Amino acid sequence: MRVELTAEIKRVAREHLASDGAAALSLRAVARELDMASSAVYRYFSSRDELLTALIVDAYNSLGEAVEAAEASTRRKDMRKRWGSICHAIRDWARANPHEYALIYGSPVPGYAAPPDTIAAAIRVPLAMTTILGEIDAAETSPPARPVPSRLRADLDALIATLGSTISQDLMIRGLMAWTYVFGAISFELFGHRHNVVHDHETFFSVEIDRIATFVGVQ
Amino acid sequence: MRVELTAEIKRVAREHLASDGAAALSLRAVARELDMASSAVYRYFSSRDELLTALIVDAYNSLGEAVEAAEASTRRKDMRKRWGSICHAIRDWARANPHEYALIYGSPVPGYAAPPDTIAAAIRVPLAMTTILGEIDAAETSPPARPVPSRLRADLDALIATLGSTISQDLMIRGLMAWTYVFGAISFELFGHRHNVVHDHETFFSVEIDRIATFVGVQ
DNA sequence: TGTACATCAGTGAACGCGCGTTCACTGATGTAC
DNA sequence: TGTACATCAGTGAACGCGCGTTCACTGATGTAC
Repeated sequence: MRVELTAEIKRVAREHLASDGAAALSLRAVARELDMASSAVYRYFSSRDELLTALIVDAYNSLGEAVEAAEASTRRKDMRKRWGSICHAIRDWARANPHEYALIYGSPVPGYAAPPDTIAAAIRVPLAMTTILGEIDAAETSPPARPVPSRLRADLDALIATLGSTISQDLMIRGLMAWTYVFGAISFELFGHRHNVVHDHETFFSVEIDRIATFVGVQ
Repeated sequence: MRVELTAEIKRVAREHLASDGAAALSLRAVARELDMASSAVYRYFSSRDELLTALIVDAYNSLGEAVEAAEASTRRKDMRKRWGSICHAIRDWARANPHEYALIYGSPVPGYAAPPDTIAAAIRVPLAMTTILGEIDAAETSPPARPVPSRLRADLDALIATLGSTISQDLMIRGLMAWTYVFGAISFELFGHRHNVVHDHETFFSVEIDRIATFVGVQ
């Protein structure tokens, strides 16, 4: 029942997140909604930051699961479809959970520092993307590599190793850029920078990720 | 002196923004620092939101000025340099004013809705970028156009008109994507998503915008 | 089967804090005659 | 030149609110003998 109430607290906290944003998330409000004393919450989370961290880890995992599920249910051979399914899964999740998206990809919550526990959860999307890059690299369908500054080589090698991949440094750069692009586009849409500029966000997103797929070298 | 004190309030508010973030910006704290009663601030801004709006407009204008100045002092004929100067100016400004950047390009402040006054200021960076696109389009150095879904055509035409340009719809898409990319990359850097992934952010950014320049068709 | 005890989830009051906004006011300055 | 008045920037107290966290406590439950 301890597990159950912990989940219940997180559920209500997520609701508050969704209506007021992370900065306004308050232990007292959550406790009030659960009809318990605010002090009782401290039996489950020793501080507001600990609750916030739990929500962040949950958000990364929820996004990661959505992406992995979408990618897994797409035909293996169709690289472009697999790439698209990942990108659309990210966007769909973000639109369904805008405040959780803002929590992990928006401006950092002031005074809050994410502990390293979040890394394993945060890496799931990049991992899914890298898997596809590995396959296109093996198929040697990539566009010609462009020079990589020597000052970046060590970081790129470390990153490739962390992701358990064997892709080239050049492709790793393109992968990082694709990752950057997808979240940049979703942030622009969700944070209002395309308001009154683009109306059919769905179609525009499809065009974007299609062009980025070509840019990366996904056939 | 009214103008002076208004500027003084904004200056102190900006400092508070820089240390605590937008959500924590408080009229009382600003008044305290200026050694005046909190109620006195209401002679200058009729609410906290009005102060926030002033800061947002100032931030957009400050960024816009920085970008325009950088672009203007680059050799006219060197398109790639001009493109680079715009992108680097954005990043330099963002790194120098991280909380102002987060204010305008981070997650929206909960409960705050930006009034339309901000549009003229917000459009300065896109305008600078579009000018360059117009010149490469006129020079016909663009890569071959790719099909544009008909559902996007009206929006693209409206946008091209708003920006006072005559570029093709295809190039407008690439321009929107470049704009998206640059802010996506800077947000990732500033919001910590490249922490421990890339260390030499400057070099990585140069590589990114160089590849995006090619993607857009800047020679 | 019955008693003594330990555990621990949850309580409720309190501490000390900060916030946005309102309102009747003071008192210096400038203006009109 | 001097008086009466209007203006209005700034005051300070108050309202009503919410917050995170602590702490001594209650009282139900489960366990050991």
